[in-house]
Amino acid sequence: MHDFGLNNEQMLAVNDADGAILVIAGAGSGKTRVLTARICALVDSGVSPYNILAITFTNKAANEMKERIARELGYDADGVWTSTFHSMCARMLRMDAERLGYTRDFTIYTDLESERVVKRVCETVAGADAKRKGVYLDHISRAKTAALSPEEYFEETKDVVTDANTVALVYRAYEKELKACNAMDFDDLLLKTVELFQKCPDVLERWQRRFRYINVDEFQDTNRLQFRLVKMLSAVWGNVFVVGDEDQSIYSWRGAEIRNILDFPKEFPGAKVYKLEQNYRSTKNILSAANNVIKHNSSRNEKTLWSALGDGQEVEYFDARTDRDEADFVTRTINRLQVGGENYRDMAVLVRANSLTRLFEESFTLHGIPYKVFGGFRFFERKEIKDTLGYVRLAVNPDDNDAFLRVVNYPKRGIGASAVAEVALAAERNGISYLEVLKRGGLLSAASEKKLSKFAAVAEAISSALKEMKPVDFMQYVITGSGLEDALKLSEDPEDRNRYENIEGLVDAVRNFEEDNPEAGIADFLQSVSLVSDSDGMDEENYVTIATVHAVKGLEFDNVFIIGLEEGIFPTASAVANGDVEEERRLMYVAITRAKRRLYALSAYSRFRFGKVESNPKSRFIAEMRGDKASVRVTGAYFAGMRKEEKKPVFSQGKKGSPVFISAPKRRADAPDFSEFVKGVVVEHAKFGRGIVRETVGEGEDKTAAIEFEGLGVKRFALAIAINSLSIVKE
DNA sequence: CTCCTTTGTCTTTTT
DNA sequence: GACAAAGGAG
Repeated sequence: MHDFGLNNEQMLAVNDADGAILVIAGAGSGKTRVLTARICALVDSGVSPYNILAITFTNKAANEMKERIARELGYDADGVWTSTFHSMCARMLRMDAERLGYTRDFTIYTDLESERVVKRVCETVAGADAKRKGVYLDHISRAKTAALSPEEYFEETKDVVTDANTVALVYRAYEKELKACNAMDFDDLLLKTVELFQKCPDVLERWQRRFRYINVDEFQDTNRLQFRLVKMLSAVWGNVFVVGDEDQSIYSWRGAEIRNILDFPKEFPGAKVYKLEQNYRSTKNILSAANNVIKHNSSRNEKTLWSALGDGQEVEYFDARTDRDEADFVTRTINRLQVGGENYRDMAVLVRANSLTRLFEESFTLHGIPYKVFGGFRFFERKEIKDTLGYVRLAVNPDDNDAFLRVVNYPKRGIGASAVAEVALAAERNGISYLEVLKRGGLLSAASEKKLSKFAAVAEAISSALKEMKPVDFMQYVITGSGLEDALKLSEDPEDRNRYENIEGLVDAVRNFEEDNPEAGIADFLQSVSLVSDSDGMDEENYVTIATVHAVKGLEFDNVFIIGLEEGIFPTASAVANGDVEEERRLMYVAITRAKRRLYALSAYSRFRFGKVESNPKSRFIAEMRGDKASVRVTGAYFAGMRKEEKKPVFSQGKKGSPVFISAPKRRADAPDFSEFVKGVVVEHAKFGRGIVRETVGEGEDKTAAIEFEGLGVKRFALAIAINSLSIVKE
C-alpha cells in the first residue's frame, strides 16, 4: 500500500474503484495526488497497468504522472498508458490510418499549417477572402468539434452565419487538400479517431477491451469530441474516473464544454460525485481573494475552498502610474524577496496576453534577474525552423504539399510564383502531389522543369537519406544537403547568422529526443514537435517564470504577480464588449490560486500598447478580490500623490459592457486640438464615469465641452484642463 | 524573379 | 511598434 497522506474525502474517491466517478477538485485540493493514488490503488488491487488509461491536459503533465506512478510502483508503471487526448489519438490513428485512407506516415498540421492551407484554398473558392482565413478556420474547427461535414455545417448555420455558404465551400476545399496531403489537423486527430471507431467496430472493441479503467484529468477543459471518445472507450467496462473543476475551465474558446463536467452525472447515470474543498496550497488571505472573485460567476456548482494554513501575508494591490512603474515594482519586489532568501524559481509573473511580457523581459535583463518566458513564440514556430522541418516533413510524407511549398524556394533557388503555380496546376490535373509532378517529369514547361530539377534532386537525396541515416545524422544532412547551411553562412544579412544557429539547434533537439526515446524515428520527432505544449520546457533551473495564465494551469508558485489588471486587458476588451466575463473571471481565479504564500496584483494607469499610450480603468477583479473584508492591502503610490485633474478613472465596478478606453492623444501645449470631442461622442471621466458630449464651444486650447453624465446632469469642462481625466470611448 | 518600399493588421488565450 | 503582405522598380 502506498501512503499518499490523503484526507478522508480523497481516500473515498481513490478507493471507489468501479463505475463512473466525478471528482470536483477545487484548486490546490490535491487533484493530481488523487489521480496518482487512484492508479496505484488499482494496480495494488490486482488490475494490470496495461488496462489503465490516464489522460492529462499536456504532455508534460502526462510525463510527470508517469514518473510519479513509476516512483510508487516501480517497473509496473510502463504499462499504464498516460498521454493527452491528441497524443493518444495520433498513436491510435497511426496503427490503423490505412482504414481511413491515410498512410501511417500522415502529417499533423498545426494551426500554422492549417492557416496556410486555408489561405491557399481561398484562391480557388469563389467569394472567399483569404484575409478572413482566421474566421474560416474558427468556423471549421467548430464544425469539426461538432462532427459536422461541410454540408451539415451549412444546413445548421445558414440562418445564423451570413457567409455560411462560403465557409462551407472553404471547409470542403480545405478537407480535400488536407486529405490529398495525407495530413490531419488537431481537430482531425480527435474526429478521425471517432470515425475510425464508428467505421471499424473491431478497432473500437480492441481498445474498449484494453482500457478497463479510464482516468481523465482537467475534465472541465474537454470538448465534445473528447467527451465522445471517453464515452465510446468506456462503453464496455464503464469505469470512468474524471477529475476537474468547472471554476477552472478556461478553454471554451477552443471548444471546451463546461457542460461535460456539469452534466456528467446525467451522461453517466449512477455516477458518484466527490467534492474536494480543502486547499493545501494557499494561505487564507489568498484563498479568500480567490473565493471573492469566483463567487460572482453564476454557472457553477457552489463550493467554497478552505485552507488549514494560516492567514499569511496580505494580498497586495499595487496601483501603478505607468506600465514601466508596474514592471519596476515587480523587479524591486523580486529583488527584495530574493535577498530575503526566496528562490527565483518560486516566483511567477502572470499575464493575460503574450504581448505584455516584453517590459518584464527588459527590466529583468537590466537588473540581472534570470527569467524564462512561456507562452508566445516558441522555438518550433520560428520561420526558419518551420522551413527546415519542411524538408523532413516532405521526406517522411511526400504528399505534404504544404511542406513542398515551404521549402521549394528556401533557400532561394529562383523559383517564383509562376513556376509554383504551374506545379500546382499539373498536380491538380493529374491528381498527384506537387513532388510527384517533379518526379514524373514532362508535365511542366521546359523552363520551369529546368529550374525545378535542382530542387527535385535535393528532395530525392534527402528522401533516400531518410531511409539510411539515424535521426541525428539525418537532421544534420537535411541542413547541409538542402543548401541551407551554405546559403545562411554566406549570407550578408546578420540575422542569418542567428537563423543558422537556431537551425543547428534542431540537431540538438533531435539528439535530446533520441536520448529520451531510443526506439523512435524522425517521424516521431516531428509528431512530438507538433504536439508540444508551452509548459513542456519548464524545468528545475532557478529562474523567474513569466507566463500567460493559460500556460501555468496546474502549476503553483510561492510568489505570484498578476499584472495588467485593467478593463480591456484582464478582462479582455472583447469579453467586456460581449458582456460575458465569466471565463475571464475563471482565468483570474486560476491566476490567484497559483499563489501559495504571496500574491501581488497590479494595474497601470497608462500603458503603451499598439504604438499608443492608452489608459484603461482598473479591472473589476480588483474590487471583487477585496470583497467585504479588506484583506487586500493597497500600496499604489499613484492615486494619493496626484494632482486633482489627473485622478485616474474610478472603478467601473461591475459596470457591464464597459468598452476599451483609449486616452485622447496627448497634444503639445502649443498645438492643442480636441477635434475628437464633438457632439454625440461617448466619453469616460475619471470622477463622473460615462457621459455623452452634448455641445462644444470654442477652438483649440479654449475649447470647452458640455458633457451629460447619467444621473449627474450636464457638466462643462475646459478640455485643456480636463483632458487628463477624460477619455473617448471607442466602441 | 527579387528586392525594396509601403501598407495593413495585430494582441486573448493553445492541444 | 513590429511584422507580414502587397505593390512597384530594377
